[in-house]
Amino acid sequence: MLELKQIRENAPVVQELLNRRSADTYDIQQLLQLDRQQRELESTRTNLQARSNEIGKLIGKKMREGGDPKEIQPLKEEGNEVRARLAASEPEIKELKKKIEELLLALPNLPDETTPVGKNETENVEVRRWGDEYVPQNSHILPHDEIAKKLNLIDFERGVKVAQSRFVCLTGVGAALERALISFMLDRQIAAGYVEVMPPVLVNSTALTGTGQLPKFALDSFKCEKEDLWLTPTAEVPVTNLYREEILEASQLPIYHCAYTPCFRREAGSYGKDTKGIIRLHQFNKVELVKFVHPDTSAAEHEALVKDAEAILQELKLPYRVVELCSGDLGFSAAKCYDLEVWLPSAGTYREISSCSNFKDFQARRAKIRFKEGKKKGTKFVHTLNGSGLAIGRTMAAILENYQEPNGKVKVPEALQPYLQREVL
RNA sequence: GGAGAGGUGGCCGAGUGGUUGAAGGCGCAGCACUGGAAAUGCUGUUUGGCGGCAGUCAACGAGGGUUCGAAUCCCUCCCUCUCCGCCA
Repeated sequence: MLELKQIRENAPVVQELLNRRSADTYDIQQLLQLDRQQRELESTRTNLQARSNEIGKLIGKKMREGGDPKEIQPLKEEGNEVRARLAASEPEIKELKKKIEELLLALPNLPDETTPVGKNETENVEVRRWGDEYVPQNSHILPHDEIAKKLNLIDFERGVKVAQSRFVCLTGVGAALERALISFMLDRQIAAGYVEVMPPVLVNSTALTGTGQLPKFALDSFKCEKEDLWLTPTAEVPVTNLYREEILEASQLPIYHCAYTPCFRREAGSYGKDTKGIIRLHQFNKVELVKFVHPDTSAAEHEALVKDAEAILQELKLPYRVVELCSGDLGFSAAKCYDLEVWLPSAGTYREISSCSNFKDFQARRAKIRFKEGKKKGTKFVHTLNGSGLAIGRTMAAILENYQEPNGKVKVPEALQPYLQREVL
């Protein structure tokens, strides 16, 4: 959420930054108009309230002193009158506040000044590449889904049978590989200083609003019919919301968490895309990194977070590149974002395997995650960041292709061998 | 699912209509005392909106009602805890 004050005082700048997003158009004029109305009514209301309080105190005092009822009666009458005016103004103020809140929640974050300006993903900027030397020279690499079938790692048909399309069932070594990847990634990030958490994977709508999935993206998540609970689309939601409505002590920062969770997404609007394989499923596993940091350090923390995610790919010796998203491709809540894209030989392209975002105070403001600096009065919003470290299924896909031998076998990355207790799948 | 209890400041806990944003205690911070500390004493210690930074308004789970006035009375909802049942 953006700060209303900032919008009010820097309207042209805010509008210009919003325009850089280009996916949608956002007009802040209506918001500013409602804000003006609301503030005017509010100041009148405050004055009336003050008078009402005054009358109340006066009556109380007179009554305690055993005052004359005749003296009190006119005060009561004025009180009634003030009260009536107050009651009359309230619905409009409430309505305005509600509308303002709605508009505010629907506005995306402002792109960071350093985020490259661009219309869409074609204008994203490649920052660096790693691991060219690990790109397989084998020209007959089967797509990950085909090799997975051949090696009995994934049962696609039965996954669909028990759920629906875009669900799979991992089997045998396939399941073990998934589990090994989860453990490997968690262990690596725990060693780097992230504290593991295993949060609920059903989350309420307040939590989803806190991180920015609601209200705009309700159709992207699965919702329970009877409760106010949703299947979490990413561990970002439960983990970031762990500290919702809390005031932390500055000395507690930074807080680093890593979490393994299954993730559930409806993949609305992506019909026909990636229908084969395990690149785009309704349910997938992911290890997530989440940071809560002091605003002064968030840019540096962001770079460090990307490095932590990259380390997984490097240790697995998977070729990848780092892409900085341009303003037009930025997610709703992000101010700045790097995607890690892993090399998929069968497609001859890089595919997103991690997305590392700095949300600055956008989520913190929605979720009311604040901190206090010692004796200093007042609170500030923390900065939140997160990134996949990494998406497990896509990592498996990358391994199945990049580690494929001409004889059709798939080697196990060295870093994973201790976890899987084998060298070949 | 059945029965009961309860939601007040960082925590415990008082408060059942009138200077109560909230007693008291704990904790925490500052000062005093001390060679230093403990103990003790004093002072301070929620958050948000508006602001000419003097103030002022709001908030005692949430929403509504009664009243000149509600943490306190009434209604609705939510949540937590305990016991029983069921269950990984």
